[in-house]
Amino acid sequence: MAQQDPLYAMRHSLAHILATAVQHLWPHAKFGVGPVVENGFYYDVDLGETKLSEDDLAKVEAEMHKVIEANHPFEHFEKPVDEAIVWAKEAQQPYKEELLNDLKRAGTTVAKDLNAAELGTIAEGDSQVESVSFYKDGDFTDLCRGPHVENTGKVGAFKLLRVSGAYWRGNEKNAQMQRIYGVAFEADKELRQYLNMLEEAKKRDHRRLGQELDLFIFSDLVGSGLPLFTPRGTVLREELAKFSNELRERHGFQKVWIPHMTKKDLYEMSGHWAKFGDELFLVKSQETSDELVLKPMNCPHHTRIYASRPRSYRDLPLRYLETTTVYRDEKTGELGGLSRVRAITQDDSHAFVRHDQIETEINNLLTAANELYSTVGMELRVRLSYRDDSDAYLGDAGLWASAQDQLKNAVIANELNYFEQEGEAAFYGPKIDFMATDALGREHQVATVQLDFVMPERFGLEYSAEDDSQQRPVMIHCALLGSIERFLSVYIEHTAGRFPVWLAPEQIRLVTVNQEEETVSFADKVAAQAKDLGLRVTVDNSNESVGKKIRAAELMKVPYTVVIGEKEIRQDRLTPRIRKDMEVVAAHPELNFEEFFKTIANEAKSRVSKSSL
RNA sequence: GCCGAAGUAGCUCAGGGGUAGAGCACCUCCAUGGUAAGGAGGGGGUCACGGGUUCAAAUCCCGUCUUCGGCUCCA
Repeated sequence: MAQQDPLYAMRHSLAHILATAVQHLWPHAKFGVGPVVENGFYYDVDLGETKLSEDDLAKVEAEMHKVIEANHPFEHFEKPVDEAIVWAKEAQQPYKEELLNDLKRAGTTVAKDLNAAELGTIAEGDSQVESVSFYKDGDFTDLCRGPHVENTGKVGAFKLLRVSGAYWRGNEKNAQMQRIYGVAFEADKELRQYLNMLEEAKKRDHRRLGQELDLFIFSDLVGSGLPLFTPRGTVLREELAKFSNELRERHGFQKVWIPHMTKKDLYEMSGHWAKFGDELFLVKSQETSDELVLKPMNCPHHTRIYASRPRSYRDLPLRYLETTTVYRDEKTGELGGLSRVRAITQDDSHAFVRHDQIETEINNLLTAANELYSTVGMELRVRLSYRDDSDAYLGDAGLWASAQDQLKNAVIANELNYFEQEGEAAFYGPKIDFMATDALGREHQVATVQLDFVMPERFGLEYSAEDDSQQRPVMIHCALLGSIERFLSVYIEHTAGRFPVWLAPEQIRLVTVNQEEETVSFADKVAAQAKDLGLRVTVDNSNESVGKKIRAAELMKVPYTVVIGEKEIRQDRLTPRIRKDMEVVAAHPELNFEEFFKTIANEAKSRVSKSSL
């Protein structure tokens, strides 16, 4: 949000008022930073032994309201940096003192390297920082860039939402402070709308829908971050993977298969061991002295298939495709639902290409990604993820620059909406990362295309060129869904579990009006017809009222429900009940079962999201 | 891994030092039904796990596991 925005000043002022309230309640509080964030603000505080819980938020809010009612003016003034340091010492604010000292030492060059949170206290300017900015409301003075509103009464509607831990300056080696989060809007109405939106988001939470729609489970006995997929959830996984594969098979990708464990030597050679060694699962043989690891990625295995025989320039591109699970020992606190798991299924592919083939190959993959995301109805934009000048990257700097250029050219040629970011590359090469926007406007990282000159080098991959010289291929890594688990977490929330026909675990439910033999056998007979067309159909002939069975189908978000009773049996005519969210493009007044099933089968085959009934 | 919160029936949750509750789901029976809940009855829980305090622990304390909100990290 721009600093000129009136909401910005308001939220910034609220952060200040929050600090004021904390100071009133805990006079020895030490303050970190208190920036404006999306929809609100937070302040990091160090209260020594005192640990805040969510119950304390009401108390803090009440104190904030006192400050607001007092309607103090915000007095703005500046001090030279040295004087500000003296102020921080006297006020016993060590965190502010540290920031000021850093600022004095290196000016804004360093200030810009600090994350956005720190910038909240620093005046923008040229490299020489002369003075810093302060605001005072009544009895509390804070180092702060501002801007603020005129007085504490003019801050609109806010609510403190949560309190959590946060490391000082985002570094886990530093002290952990307590972060108090609030949201703020100009008026009550907007605040209420926002809180309602949060409620909506909660209803769409993929963990909740995963339970309600019977898609996946976790078991304490299996372990954290290790989801188990039910029959319904497995349909989703397989249909998605099938689509992702088809999109690449049409560009010459071939499926391969690799085992899920390997000697660690493979990763010592690839460089992954040095970088991610402590996140690998170790597997010890009880028969031999073998010490294996579960694969955390697939590229090194795939290079072994490439290297298994001499390759000619005529063989390239060589394209391997595999939807397979990798295992990463994520820190426990980072796991959550399907968004972050320890068994991660990637729709992974690796193309081994000559330099002159890079552009075409990347174009094909960008086309595939576009088709996939337009089919699932999500807006895409891409991030060009470049290296920065840290030593976290392998390989020749010249190769990096050329790779980064080629990615950018391909993205521009495909007219993709893009932005560039340094420091987001993989250690072996730059990436095109796809960000998809979901129905609630949230952006998620999904697909990725990565150019890699390093892995072929490390594994000594070669091919014989026309002039019989040995040349090095380039590897292009690609995952269109990213990880199936992560994609599902995003997609379930995007659709609120209302899957299009091609993905719906249960496409048609036949509900019998009664349990008479004639009704049930008719339902079974037409269900068999539907199954012959490859449709996923179930029959609900349970001993319940029709209303109740309709309700059950509705709750499971089944796209088509058909009630079967005397009318249907006698006339071979039906009136399907179409899930409410589905847009109907053609009205069929009278349908028989065969027409109905064929229409649905076509819908599924063409992966359309509308109902063609 | 760190800070904070939590774990009671398949699910959603109430209770809380003195032998465990509701709704839904499940099972049985009655009702044979027409597009979002028909009726009656019944089964089901070592109150996450382990240890401690106590005459007595689901309840209090400690540890472990798991989950949630964040931080950090993300090939």
